[in-house]
Amino acid sequence: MIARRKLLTPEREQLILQLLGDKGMTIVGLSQEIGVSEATVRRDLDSLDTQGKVVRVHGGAMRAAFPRIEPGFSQKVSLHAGEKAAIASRAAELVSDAETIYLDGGSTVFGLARHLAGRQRLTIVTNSLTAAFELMDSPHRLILVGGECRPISRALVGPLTAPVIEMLHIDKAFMGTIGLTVEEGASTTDPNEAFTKELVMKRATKVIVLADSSKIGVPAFARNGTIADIDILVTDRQLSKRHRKALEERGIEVLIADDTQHSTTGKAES
Amino acid sequence: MIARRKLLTPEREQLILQLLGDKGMTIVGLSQEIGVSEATVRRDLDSLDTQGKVVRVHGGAMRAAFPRIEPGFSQKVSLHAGEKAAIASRAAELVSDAETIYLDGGSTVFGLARHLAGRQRLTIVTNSLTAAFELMDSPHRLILVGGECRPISRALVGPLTAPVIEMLHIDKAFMGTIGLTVEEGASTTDPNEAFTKELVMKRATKVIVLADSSKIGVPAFARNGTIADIDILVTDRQLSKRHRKALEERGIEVLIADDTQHSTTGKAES
DNA sequence: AATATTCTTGCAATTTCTTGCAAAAGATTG
DNA sequence: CAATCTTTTGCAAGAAATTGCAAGAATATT
Repeated sequence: MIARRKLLTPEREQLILQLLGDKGMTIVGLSQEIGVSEATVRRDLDSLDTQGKVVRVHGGAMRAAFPRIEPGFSQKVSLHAGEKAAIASRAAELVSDAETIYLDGGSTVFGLARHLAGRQRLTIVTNSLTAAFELMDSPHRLILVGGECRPISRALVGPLTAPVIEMLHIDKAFMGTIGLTVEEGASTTDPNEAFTKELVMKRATKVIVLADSSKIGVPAFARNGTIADIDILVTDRQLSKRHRKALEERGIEVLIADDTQHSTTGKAES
Repeated sequence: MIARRKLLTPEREQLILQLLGDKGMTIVGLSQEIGVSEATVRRDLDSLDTQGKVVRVHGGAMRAAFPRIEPGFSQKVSLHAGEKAAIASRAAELVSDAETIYLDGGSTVFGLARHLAGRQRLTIVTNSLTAAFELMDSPHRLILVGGECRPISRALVGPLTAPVIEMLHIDKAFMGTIGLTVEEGASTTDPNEAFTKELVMKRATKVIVLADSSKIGVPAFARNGTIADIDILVTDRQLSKRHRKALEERGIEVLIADDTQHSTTGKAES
């Protein structure tokens, strides 16, 4: 048994999440660890299940699927900090004054927001809450697409994003991705997120995908658009020649970010 | 027991905050530590809850359920802790489980976000980036209206907000305002902001306006809706009888927030 | 198909909450 | 200084919520 003092209901639920970690546990196990009856554990798990924080299975529970597959936002920022900063910096060079650009959710694209201070009179459309907070006090015009907030990526996704996106003209869309293959195009973990991504990619004049080389050749669960929707890929120098050749044969312009000047730059924070 | 001499109410509340730390404690535990009856601890916790400093749960209390990431916002809010917190707290009582509510921009309404921890399965629609930031990691379903960000209020306003709002059904809309008169209804400074406010007020089943008494009787530049659009007004006890009577004659239910904890303190913070 | 878990449901025991009230402490007034 | 009023605190009874238990139903395992 772990807890010595009596726990309040929210504390117990928090403890359950900690005990679960990224694996699963049985009702009996949780009951013994926490020191309450199995009935109470069941009630707590049901509550956590309706909150979407765990998945209830016969005999126990496990952490919800998405958080496992997709690392949390703050983790992701620091994962390949060097490459990402370099990619964001290189992508920023593609932005001209007075353009309308779209910033997708995702940590790589987020880095781009930091590099827009030098530009003027931009109209920035985004579905990323994190980017919105960064740009909130900038001199640029900031427009958010509406929609449901997906907590893990802190992005607005789903059908509700459609009306705003369809009402706007976007010059350049900067997209993040979980996976990118020549056969399937870009893909991500969440279907709702894929829906919004695809919508933007269909409507933007130029689609620019930002992805470090670890994403290339790896498919994820939900496809968004096809490889033909992508105009430019900005990635790092680790990209294999084979992948580069295949992408360029499909008409994609591949830009390699030079990370030498960014490799030791201060760590990124959310 | 910690305290040897008798403590004044504010001292006791301070001690409770110290004892809580970042964990939770039971009423019984606090009662024994401080050396006062459980009834007194309950009263103190209720007071701290309306101030937004702790979250009350069955059996005890714990520090704010939603992890506050940036101290900047919360400080700004706690600056106006007096009437606004009491109004927000009173308004929170109007929210039931599983409802769809709308949170307008503005600091008074923002305080409401803090008090939604006890509710379950809410769908929260908002145009406030600040509120979105606060609610991002909450268990509730969060939906943002799209649109252009108005930097001063950090709210999404203008015509682009229309499609999302028109697509949703809202049970209760909690609106802030700059001015409110019986003749002109609610009004604000920015026409774009007024546009979005009016849209929400026309569509919500119940419109609840949160405004401290200094706003009542004062008109602002841009009207949004009429007095007939408002169902409930939540304000503080400073509201003059004359205004109250006039409002109630128009069919508005007037709720007075009870901010008892400020009656003894000499200086009032704005 | 038989057996063993686990789940659901209803209920009882316990704890906690609310409310009203009275005593104690503090402030105010004549 | 005494008398009165206000505020705070503690107590208690009924209401409400939480927790644990147990029996029958549902599901998994052998």
